[in-house]
Amino acid sequence: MLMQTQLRTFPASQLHTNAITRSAPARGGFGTMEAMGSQMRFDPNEEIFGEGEPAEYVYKVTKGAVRTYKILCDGRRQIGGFYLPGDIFGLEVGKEHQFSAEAINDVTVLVMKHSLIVSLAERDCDTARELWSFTGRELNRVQEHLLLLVKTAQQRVASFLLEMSARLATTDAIELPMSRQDIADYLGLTIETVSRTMTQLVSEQAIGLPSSRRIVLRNSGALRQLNA
Amino acid sequence: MLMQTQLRTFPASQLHTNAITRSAPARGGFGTMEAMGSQMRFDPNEEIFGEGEPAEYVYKVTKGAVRTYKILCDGRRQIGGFYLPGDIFGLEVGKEHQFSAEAINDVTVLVMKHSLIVSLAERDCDTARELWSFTGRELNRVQEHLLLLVKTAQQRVASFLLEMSARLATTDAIELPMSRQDIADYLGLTIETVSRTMTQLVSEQAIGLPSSRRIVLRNSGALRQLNA
DNA sequence: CGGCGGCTTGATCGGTCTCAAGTACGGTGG
DNA sequence: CCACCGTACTTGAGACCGATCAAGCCGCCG
Repeated sequence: MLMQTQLRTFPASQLHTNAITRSAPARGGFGTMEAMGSQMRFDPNEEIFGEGEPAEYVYKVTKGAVRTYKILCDGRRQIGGFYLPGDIFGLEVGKEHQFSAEAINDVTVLVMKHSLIVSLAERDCDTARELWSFTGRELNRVQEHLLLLVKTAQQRVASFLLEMSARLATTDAIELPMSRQDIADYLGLTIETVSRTMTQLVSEQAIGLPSSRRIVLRNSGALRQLNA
Repeated sequence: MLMQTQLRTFPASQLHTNAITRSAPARGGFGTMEAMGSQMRFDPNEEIFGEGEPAEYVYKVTKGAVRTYKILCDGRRQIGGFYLPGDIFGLEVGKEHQFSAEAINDVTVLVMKHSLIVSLAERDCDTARELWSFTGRELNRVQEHLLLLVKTAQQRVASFLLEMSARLATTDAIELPMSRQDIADYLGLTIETVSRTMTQLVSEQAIGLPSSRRIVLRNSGALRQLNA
C-alpha cells in the first residue's frame, strides 16, 4: 500500500529507468533548472499527482496535454487549467499540491525536484525572481479564468476557443486534446451546454467543426466581439 | 489634465503632506519594507489606483476596507477581492495594475514604493522569498474565489459570510464594511439574489440580521455544511 | 416631514441544467 | 469485410435557478 501510493504518483518503472534520460539545455523559462530534469511518461487519464500530496516535483510538459482539477463537495469536477507543451505545472509556493493533475492523452514531462529549485533560489536571486514571475503569470491566468465564469455560455466557449487557438494553433484550425467533459468542467458548464453552444457557433458561421475535436476559426472577430 | 490623472491616483495634498508620516516598525509580513512606508487616506468610493496604471506603489491597509475590481465588457463589475486591515494589495509582478482599487469606507493605507521593494529583493533573497510567498497566497485566494463561482447562490453567500467571519469577527457577530452590491459583484450574483439568499438563511436560523450590515452567525455548522 | 439611497420583496422571464434519446466513430471479433 | 459494441458527442423537452423588471420598505439626513 505504501508501494501503491508511490506508484500512483510516480508510476512503476519510471522513476528509475527514466531518471537517466537527461534533457537538452532549455530554451524558455527556468533556464538552468531544466538541465537537472528527467523525463517521465504518462498514459491517458493517468494521475500525475494528487491534491494534498507533498509538492516534491515540478513538471514541464514536453508532449501532450495535462489538466489540473479539484473534485467539489457535490461530486462535480472543476478543472483549474490545461497545460500544453512548454507549460510548467505543479510548482507550489506551499508544501502541498493544491490541485490534482492528470494526463489528458499520452504525455511526456520533464520533472525537476522542487527542493532543488527552491534551494537554488535561496542563493540565486535571478532564480528567485523567476519563481515569483512564474507564480505571477499563473495568478494572472487564474484571474482571467475567474472572469470567464461570470459570463454567458456563449462567451465562455468563445473565449475558450480563442485561448486554445492562441496556444496551440499553427493555422486557423486547431485539434483539441481534451474532451467536451473537460471543456465543460473548465468553463463551469455542462457537457450538453458546451455541445449546444458549439453547434450554435457553427450555425453562426463563427467556427467550423469538421470533427468533434477539430475546430476551424472562421470568424475569430465575431468570437472576440462576444467578449470585448 | 495631467494634474487630474495624478490627483486621481494620489489625491491632492496626500503625497506630500503625508509622506512625512513614518510608520512604526512592522509586526507581520514584509518586515523591513514597512519601515519605509508613508500613510495615505482615502474617502469612501475614492479610487486608489486604476487598472492598467503603472504599479508604482504597494499598499497595506491599516484601517477600513478596499475592493479591487474590473469593469466587464457588458458594464457589469467583477470584484476581485476585499482587503481588510493587515492585508496587502496592489503588489504586481508585472508593470501594471491588473485591477482597479477603491476605498469602500474611510481607509488608511501604508504606501511603499514598488521599485524599492523589488530592488531590495534583488539583493536580499529573504525579501525575494517573501514576494513569492505573497503572490502564492494571493494565487490560492483567487483559486478559492474561482471555486465559489461555480456553486449555487446559497453556497456562495454562505462561503462569503464564513470567510468574512474568519477575517473580521471578534465575536460571532460581524459588521460588514461593504454594500450588497459589492457582495453581489464579488459573488457573481445580483443584489436581489444576495438579499433573498440572506433572508432565506435567516429563516433557516443559520444567521441573524439585526441590521443589513450586521450579521450574526447562529449556526455556522449549517453554513459550512452547504459547501463541505 | 420629505426625500434619497440602500435594501427587501414580488412577479415574470430566460438561460442553463437535467433527463432522455439518438447519432457518429473507433475498436474488436467473427 | 462487416456486425457489434462502447464511448463520446449531439439533440430534444421540460424543470429550475437566478436575472430582470417593478414596487415597496427602512433608515438617515436635510
